[in-house]
Parts: sequence; C-alpha cells; structure tokens
Amino acid sequence: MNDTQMRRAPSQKRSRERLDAILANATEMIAHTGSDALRMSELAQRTGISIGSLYQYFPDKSAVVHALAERCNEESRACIAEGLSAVASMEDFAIAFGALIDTYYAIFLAEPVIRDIWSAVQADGALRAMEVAESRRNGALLGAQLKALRPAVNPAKIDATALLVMHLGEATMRLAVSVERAEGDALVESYKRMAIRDLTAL
Amino acid sequence: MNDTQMRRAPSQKRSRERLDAILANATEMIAHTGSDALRMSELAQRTGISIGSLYQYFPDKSAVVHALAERCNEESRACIAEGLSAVASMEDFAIAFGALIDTYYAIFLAEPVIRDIWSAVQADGALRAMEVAESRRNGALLGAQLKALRPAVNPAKIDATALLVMHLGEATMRLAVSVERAEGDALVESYKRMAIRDLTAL
DNA sequence: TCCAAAATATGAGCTTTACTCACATTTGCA
DNA sequence: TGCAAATGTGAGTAAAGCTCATATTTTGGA
Repeated sequence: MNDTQMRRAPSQKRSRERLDAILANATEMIAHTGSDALRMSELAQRTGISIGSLYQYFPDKSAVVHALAERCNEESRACIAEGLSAVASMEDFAIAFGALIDTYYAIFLAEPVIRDIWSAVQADGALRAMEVAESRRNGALLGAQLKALRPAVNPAKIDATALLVMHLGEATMRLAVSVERAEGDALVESYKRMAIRDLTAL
Repeated sequence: MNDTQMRRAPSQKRSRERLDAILANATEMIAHTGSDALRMSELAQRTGISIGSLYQYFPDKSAVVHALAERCNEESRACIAEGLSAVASMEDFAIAFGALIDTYYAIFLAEPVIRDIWSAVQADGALRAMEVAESRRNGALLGAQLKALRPAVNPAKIDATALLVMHLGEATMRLAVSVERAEGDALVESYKRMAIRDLTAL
C-alpha cells in the first residue's frame, strides 16, 4: 500500500520531518478552507519546500489525501478496538458500545476537519473504495466481538449487521457535525439507541 | 434556486431540447466513466453544441452536477411520498416502509449512476449541503406520517429519528450497490429490520 | 579527511481543463 | 421584411496538477 502512496521511503531524518510537516500543513489547509482548497503548489509553499520536492514525497494529490484519510482511519480503528476490548457480556456490550460512540462523536466534534478529509476522499475516484474498505475493517472488529458473545447466531447475519452498523455510524457522525450542536447530539443519541437495539436483538 | 443553477431560462423550443440533451449526455458520461469524467468540453462536443453554448445553459460545472442531483432527488422524493401515502396504521406502516425501501433499492440497482452523481456532489464544496437538505426533506415526509400515527410521541424525537432513518437509508443504498449483489441484498435487509424496529418502537 | 555515488531539492515549463468574451447567427414579432 | 432579442461560436485566458533536467546535500568507504 505504501508503494503507491509514497513515492520513496524517507530514509534520512530531514525527509521524515518534512513528510510530517506536509501532512500537518495539508490538514491545516483543509480545515481552514475546505477540502477543495488543497492546492499542491500552496502546500509546497506553506511547508517551505519546492513543488518538485513535494512530488518526491507523494506521487500525486490523491496520495496526500489518502495519507490524511489513513491517519483518521487509524485513529478511528484504535478507538473502536479499545472501546470494545474489555467486553465480556451483552450487558457490558451495550454500555461499551454507547461509550464508544460518544468517544467517536467527541473526536468528530473536536476535529471537524475529519469530515472535510472524507469529502476529499469522495472527490477522488481512485480513493472512493477506501470508505467501504474502512467500514469492513471496523465491521470486522465489531463482528468478532459479537460472534464471541453470541456463538449461536448465524455468523453471516452478524457480519452484515456489523458492517452496516459501523458504516452507518460514520454516516451519522458526518451528519451530526453538519448540523447544529443540539440537533447533532440528538441524532447521535438516536443512532446509539437504534444500533444497540439492533445489535442486542441479534 | 434556479437563478443560480441556470444562467438563462430557456424560452425557445430549441433551448429546452438542448437542455435535456445536455443532462442526458452528462448522465451518460458519468455512468460510463465515473463522476470524475465529466469534462465540460466533452459534454459540449457530445451534445453537438459549442463550449460557449453550454455555458449559456449552466454557469459552471457545479450547476450541471446540481441539476443531475436534483433530478435524482425528485425521483427519490416522489418514491418516498408515494410509498407512504396510503398508510393508516402502524402495521400498515411497517409493511409500507419495507416495500418502499425495496423499491428504492431497485432504483439504485437499475441506475447505479445515482451513486456516481452523488459522488460528484460530494466532490463539489458548494453542493455538499445538498445531501443534508435532501435528507431533511425526506425525513420530513417520514416524520409527518409518524406524527399522525403516533400523536403521543414527542415530535422532536420523531423528527430526529425520521431524519436519521432517511439519511442512513441513502447511505445504506450507496453501500449496498458498492458491494456484490448478494451482500448488498443482505445489507438492505439488515437496514430494513433495523429501521422498522426503531420506528415502530418510538 | 576527501571523494564519488546516492539521495534529495529545485522551479521553469508543459498539459489539461474550467471558463470568458467579442463577434456571428438565428428567432420572434411588428 | 426588418429589427431587436435570444442564442450560438470557438479561439483564447487562467489556474492547477504534474514533469524533468539540473543542482545541492548527505552518506559511507578509502
């Protein structure tokens, strides 16, 4: 994956520092003016490197967006994995899932740029499959837990439900941060209720 | 809204015919090569008009995408309104809602270009608010029915749930048509079960 | 320490694409 | 028929992604 994402593995210290600086500036630009505002020339200028140099780190604009999205996805995945880690019963599960969603929502509220990064992914034809792939990974985390807690339930049904619940969780977060705070809170509560009811009824 | 979408109201017959032709060709291009493939010059050439002429019908590319999306949204809204029209009880409601989702899914399967048009909307910063606006309209249709059937339930709670259910319905359809047919079917079934359970438990 | 090769940096310039504008043509109407 | 309004035209402009020939810096061995 990194082969297509990065033109060259940075071996020198300066390289690694610049790579972080590029991503930090890209995030700032997107956060400030929206995902459309990611201009490669401006990104180079802000980072204090030449346009040619920027293209030694990333083969194209798509790769920059991909790297940003990958960071968000890793954060999400860690959050989900940790939130579900110490669950031993279905009662625990409902509580843990609710807390997990709250944490997830808090991350979205604290870093609304996540939504813009997602928009940038959608805008890029080559990256659109990322969303489904990430939902699959998150669904697999949830599905594994459910299969352990509910060994009697049809695994295929668990897989479909887990994938859907995680995918719709992402969609809920993006909707929630797109509306006023109070309404967003209510939407997240509705989602939690709906998801928990469905997962516990499996 | 049409003021910003269309440069000039077509008053002559030729104009109206060309406008339809433009949108038909734009749909075809997106269906064929994906939402990134909508080149204004190629759209003009395919339609058999000059690039300058194209820009007399639409002020910019965003307006073309907006018009395409508006068409899809109108179709959706009609489908939803009709599907919920003759519902008199909560038992009817569950059946009607399930049938509505099946119809909606069938439309997505028959015209997968809808997904690409949606991607084109997401790719355009100026149009991103369309999605929430459309979910609100659809949510209002569903919410009105629910308020009539369940007068005792807190209307605010109904509104939040209805908005969420419709928004997540769209997300489910896009996910379902992005995976293999059998898996997509299972996802839609999961969504129906989840949504109906939540709506009837209000 | 010094040098050659590998890694990294540079920015002028090429390509593509959205969009404009000055001018030409067609249509509606008296 | 003749004029004004509507519509059509496409060469040209601007902006952005991206390349490449060349320059500079770093590394590791003699």
